[in-house]
Amino acid sequence: VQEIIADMGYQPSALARSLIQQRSATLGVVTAGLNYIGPSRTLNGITSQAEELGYSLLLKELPGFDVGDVDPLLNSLLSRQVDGILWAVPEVGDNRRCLEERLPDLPVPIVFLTQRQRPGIPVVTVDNYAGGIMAVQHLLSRGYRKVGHISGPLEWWDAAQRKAGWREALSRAGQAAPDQHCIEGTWSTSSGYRAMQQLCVDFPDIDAVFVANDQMALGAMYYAAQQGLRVPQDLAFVGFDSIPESAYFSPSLTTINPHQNQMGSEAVHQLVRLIHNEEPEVIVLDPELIVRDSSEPRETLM
Amino acid sequence: VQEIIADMGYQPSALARSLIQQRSATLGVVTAGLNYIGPSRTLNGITSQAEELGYSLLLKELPGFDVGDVDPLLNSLLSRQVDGILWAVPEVGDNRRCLEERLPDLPVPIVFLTQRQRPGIPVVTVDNYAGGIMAVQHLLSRGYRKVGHISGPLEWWDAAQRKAGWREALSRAGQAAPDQHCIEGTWSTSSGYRAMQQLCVDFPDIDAVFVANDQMALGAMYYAAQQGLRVPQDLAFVGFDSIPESAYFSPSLTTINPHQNQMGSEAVHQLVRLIHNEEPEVIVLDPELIVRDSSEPRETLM
DNA sequence: CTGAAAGCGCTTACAG
DNA sequence: CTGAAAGCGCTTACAG
Repeated sequence: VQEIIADMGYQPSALARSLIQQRSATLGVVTAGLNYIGPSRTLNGITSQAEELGYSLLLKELPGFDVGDVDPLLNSLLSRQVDGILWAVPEVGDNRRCLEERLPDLPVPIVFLTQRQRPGIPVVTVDNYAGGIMAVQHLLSRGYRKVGHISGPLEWWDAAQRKAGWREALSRAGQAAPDQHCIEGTWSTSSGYRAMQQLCVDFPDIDAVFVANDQMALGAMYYAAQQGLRVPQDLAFVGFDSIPESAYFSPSLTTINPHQNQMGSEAVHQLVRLIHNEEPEVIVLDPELIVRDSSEPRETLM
Repeated sequence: VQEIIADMGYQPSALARSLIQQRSATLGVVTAGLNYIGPSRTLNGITSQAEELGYSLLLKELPGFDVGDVDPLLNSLLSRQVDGILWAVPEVGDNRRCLEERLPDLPVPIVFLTQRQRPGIPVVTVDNYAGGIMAVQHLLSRGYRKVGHISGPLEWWDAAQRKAGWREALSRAGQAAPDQHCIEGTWSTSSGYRAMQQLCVDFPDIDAVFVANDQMALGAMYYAAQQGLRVPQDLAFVGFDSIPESAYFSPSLTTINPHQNQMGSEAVHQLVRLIHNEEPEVIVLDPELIVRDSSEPRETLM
């Protein structure tokens, strides 16, 4: 009898099983901005880790970063009996506020990625603030003294943190970090180009720039090249994200690797722990400095 | 009574409903290589379009491109009552073979993305072959005469098609396209660098290169710059993919936009049509040439 | 140890 | 038009 069943290609309905068992071996993933490198890499880490642990993924992408009414979204996931939720939406403005009231009576665990730490809420995050400090301290240690900043959109928590890191590192070195030494970009290469143009006006004796992502750094270096500035002799650069291309920029770009991929997989682990009623751990990943030609020591260049 | 129900935050179980209705408003998506730009963009198009049409997505990422045994994968999707399946796995080697036998008795429609057209199988694809021809004809029309090629891994159908386009365009112009004028890369920037190095040895009087993606083009141009070759005076370039950064390469890169995003959304449309028992359409998207500085007309440079 | 019954939370067709 | 019953395909607890 069993053989015949197998031969017929019979497969049990996971749906009926989930209905009975009140669990589905499925995780809900809420994401936004998959066209950006960060969220896309994070999703990458999530998918491979979930696959490995035997969980299916129900994927929801928000149309933008304003979450609006989360109820339909959450209900759609919950009504499909997900065992837990990964909130992989960049924190922009106060787009997490709307979740706050649903949080207490959520029937399944939820893990937040890339977000502000808050008491009692499981978060897996990368330390953008430390990354900013790291980038600027590197430039200072290489002998640069006038370090400007091109930030991401400051509504983004990540961008604000990287900028705060820039300011903190300068302050520790006894330097001021006035607002006109920081220009806000949009993450795009073209915005980096425009920001660099502005920065040259607002901060004429600038000798180094910490740029909040590699793509803007590319645009900024493009502008520098157009102006006949030599990198790093006249202007040094440190980026952020460590996209593979940055090793082949002209010159190759010093950058910070935030390990977003790993953040995704850690978040899946964390969520599965919570599903099994284990204690949450606070997971803060350390970014890593990758030194290349765009920030060569100043002395050797003289 | 209704009010109380609403106040209690009651939500119907989509699971039970699916079980009854034999449909779930959920599409299964099988993908692989999300760290590559193409598959990632395609997924992007899929998510936004699915959201728009009111479908949820069940996402599966293969660990590699060798599909292996598809049965567990398909069963996992089918047992969750997906209404249809999107096969967004790049065609590498004969990794679609294993699907062939399951195809006839699949209880739900399936749409293939980025794949070889085959009779009777609904496919949404971008014309890589036409893109290759377009790239090389552009270089020829700009006065370049010795056009080499850096291909992607030739196991990939897309890479093989782009190379075939290169060969065809040369042949139409009455030129030979010997194999030593084409070096195979891996899609990565570093492989583009190495391929360019090799190409300079194997094809010393080369004056232009069609590179199968923008990232390898970046590596190739990096090598050219290191060798003191001027782009495009000594060596012109055309890339493929149109990543946003390519507008800011030094010099800005002429490239082909394959509209992978749109491919994803078209595929969702197609699948939904099939679910509603409408006739499949053959959808082949035309790539678009984007002209920039790396392929300026040769005459104006002399 | 095996087998029939009850129930997960819905929808649909049918009786009153 | 309203309301109780049957059933989607499973699993689990219980009787034999």
